[in-house]
Amino acid sequence: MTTSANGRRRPPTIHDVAREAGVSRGTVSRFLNGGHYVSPAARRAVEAAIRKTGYVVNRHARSLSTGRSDSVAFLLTEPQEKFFEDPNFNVLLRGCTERLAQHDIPLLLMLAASDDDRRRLTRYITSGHVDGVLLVSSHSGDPVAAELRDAGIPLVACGKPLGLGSKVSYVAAADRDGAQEMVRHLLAGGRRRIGMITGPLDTPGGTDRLAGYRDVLAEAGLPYDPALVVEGDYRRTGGEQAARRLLAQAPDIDAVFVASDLMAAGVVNALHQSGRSVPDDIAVGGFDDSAAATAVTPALTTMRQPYDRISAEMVRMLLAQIAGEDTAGVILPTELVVRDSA
Amino acid sequence: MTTSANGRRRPPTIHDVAREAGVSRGTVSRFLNGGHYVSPAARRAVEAAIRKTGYVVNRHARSLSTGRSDSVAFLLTEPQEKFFEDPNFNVLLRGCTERLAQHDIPLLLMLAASDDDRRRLTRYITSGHVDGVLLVSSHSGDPVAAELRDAGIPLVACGKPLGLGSKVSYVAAADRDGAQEMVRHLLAGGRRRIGMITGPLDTPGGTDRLAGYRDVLAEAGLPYDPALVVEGDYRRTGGEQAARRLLAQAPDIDAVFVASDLMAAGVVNALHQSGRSVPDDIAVGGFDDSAAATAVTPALTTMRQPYDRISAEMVRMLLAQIAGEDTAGVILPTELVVRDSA
DNA sequence: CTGAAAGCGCTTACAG
DNA sequence: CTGAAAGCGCTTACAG
Repeated sequence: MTTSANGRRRPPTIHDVAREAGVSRGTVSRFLNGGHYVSPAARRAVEAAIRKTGYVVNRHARSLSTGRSDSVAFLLTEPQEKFFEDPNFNVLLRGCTERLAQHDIPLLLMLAASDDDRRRLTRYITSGHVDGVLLVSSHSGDPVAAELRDAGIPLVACGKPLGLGSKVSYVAAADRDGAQEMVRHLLAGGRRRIGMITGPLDTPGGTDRLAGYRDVLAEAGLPYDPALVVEGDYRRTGGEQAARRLLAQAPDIDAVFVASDLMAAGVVNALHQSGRSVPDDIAVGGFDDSAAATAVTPALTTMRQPYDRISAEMVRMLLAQIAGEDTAGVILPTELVVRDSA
Repeated sequence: MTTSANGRRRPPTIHDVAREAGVSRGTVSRFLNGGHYVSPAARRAVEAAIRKTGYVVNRHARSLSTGRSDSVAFLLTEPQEKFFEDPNFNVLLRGCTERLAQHDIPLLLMLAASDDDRRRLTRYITSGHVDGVLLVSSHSGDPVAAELRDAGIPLVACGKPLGLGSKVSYVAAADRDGAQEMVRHLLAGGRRRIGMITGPLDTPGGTDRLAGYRDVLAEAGLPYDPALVVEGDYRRTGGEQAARRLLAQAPDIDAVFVASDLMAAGVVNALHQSGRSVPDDIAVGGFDDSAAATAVTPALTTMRQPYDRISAEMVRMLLAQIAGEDTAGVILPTELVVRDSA
């Protein structure tokens, strides 16, 4: 801090640094922006001056000049309870925050609960106050992805945005492969009457995991019985309700593949209440390997989604887009984690 | 969008609006900033021009000029799992986001997991890139509150920051009163051997709720038995462990007051595993009325923390501070919510 | 490698 | 009530 004429503290500017270092402001700026075309002597003088003055760049001024904001939005466009209830979300948010921190880029979390929010935030984003957007919004029919893409905003979605083809970059887990592996695991455990509780069928995780389930039934020569499949909503209570419906429709099941750990936790609850034991009477396989998997008894056998890699890829791709590169879709493998429930 | 000489789209500026409206840029700016000293005719012309051009203010330019950023940080300085696991956090974050949205102020969520993060973020904040901070960090010994206060950053904490006296504005629930009410409720239900699982005793919620528990025991003429009190960590698994310890130390308890719903959910789990029924053998009273209260069976009787009001007050006070006013501490009442567990 | 200067898009006294 | 102008703190061709 330096003290101005009126005695008020004022953060040091590039001008103070330049004066202190005995160079021009241009030289200080060049030092700040990569140090190209700065002589060793000038560099040392500027470094010392920065230390002495405690200079920190004013990002508003920089942004005004460069047209970039050096910040990124993490935009959620679903009812918020859903995200907050789901431990996956936290892991993803944290991963992205950490990766961006490595580039000294702050992450602006934006919650678009209502259509009103959505409009305000879209306007905010498209008016250039953010360099790019990490989008978490799996449902089809959500206009945000298309709007942002049309406005030319760098954008990476978590999960393939349905209905946008390959127009929007995304990072997703190998849902279908993962579902196959889980169902094969249930079969390998001797189960034959395997039910499934899916995610919402207007999401890729909803349809793809169901497809994987059907793949393996066919592979094993087992018939596909619609009474064994109930649609869920990725929520804990939704899992409970779906399990009760499933039990009513098919009381003879010996296993259930549930499309998310959070729902699976609800399923285990419902099964216990119906007097079934897990895994003895009914094996339960989850998906995610989120915190929900180990918070329930018995701990869930599940498919691990590589959220660390997902967030790392999302950030990498977004930064690449901001730098002007083209990016596409990335699919990352899942991994079977065997615990007690199946 | 207007098109510049080189054919690239460029967002309209105040200059475009002024030209379109036939007034000076100063007049447009005055219109934008409250409309004082703008004639009705000029106002109408500017409004029309803004509509026609699709003008949106460039916040970087505004901030550079005003020295304000018109954004606010929501800063978390604890291990993140804790926050994300706890539904209270989500409610608080959402409430603050919504309140700030009413003022068109975006909320920057900042997660300070490591000391390194903490330093980087403190520097970021103190260099003026944010007008104020909503701080969630209950533990004493956390240097962030003091650092920000010393730097003169507007600051409102959620919960009273221990060790800072009344130097930092905060919003808190009436922890002690709430604890008293819960313990009275347990007594009214005929319980006499009431255990307690506290929050961390270096947090105000930890010590104050314990104090309320002791108040009511004394009031009822019951002895205070240290064997009935176990310290928890506000986490679900911590609640389970604490319950097992409590059961080992005092197998004859007929009730437990647990300082958070999330811990209480773990407690119910542990009690069930030990063969106790809730509430028949042991009544369980929680605190928060968070989502955890109804996600467990039996649903928790608990003390509702008014998170909507808490977030509203935090935002109100922060904006007041930013406007140059002084604010102090605010304590909001809690409310008994009777469900099935006690 | 370096400095002088224009420019980014606003706001805000100032003079009228 | 209004316009002309300075200034916020940077970056970046440009000329040297």
